[in-house]
Amino acid sequence: MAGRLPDADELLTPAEVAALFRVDPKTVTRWAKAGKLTSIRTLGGHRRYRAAEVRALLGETIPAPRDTEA
Amino acid sequence: MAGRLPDADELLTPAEVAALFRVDPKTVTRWAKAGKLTSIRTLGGHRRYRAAEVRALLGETIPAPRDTEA
DNA sequence: ATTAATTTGGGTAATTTGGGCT
DNA sequence: AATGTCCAAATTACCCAAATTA
Repeated sequence: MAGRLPDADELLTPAEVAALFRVDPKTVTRWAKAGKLTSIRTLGGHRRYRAAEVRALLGETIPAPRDTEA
Repeated sequence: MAGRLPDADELLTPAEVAALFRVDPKTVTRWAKAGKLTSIRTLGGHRRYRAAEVRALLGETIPAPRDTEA
């Protein structure tokens, strides 16, 4: 069977978020520093991200205007 | 570490899509703007494309030899 | 072949991203 | 595996010319 679905408030590691966006983990860290992505800190100082937030952002596709209009 | 995430679907970079279609990355961007191709944005504004969609389009890309001229 | 419309690529500047190293 | 910093590559958006299509 396939992998489990992430629960609403499940946390994702930087590598997981990076894989979903197809970017480098380093880039995800930049987003967190820039305040574009909410990050929770582990006691060791590493970041974790909210699965729900990430999925919401990934869902933001640019809808396609399908028209041959002038 | 947490369980594996269900890889929603693989994403491709503009350069990768461009290489597959043998066009300039800029042209792929244009397709996205025109709504011909679904695009997902990184938080920095860069585009990512769904591999499945690209593959489907490439599969359809078998243009008939339109050689109606004498 | 000529025209007209659309698509694609070249060039630039500003931002984002990735690679190497710590 | 993740962080932080430096620097090169990629991507973005813009406008305009060349190529392609009808």
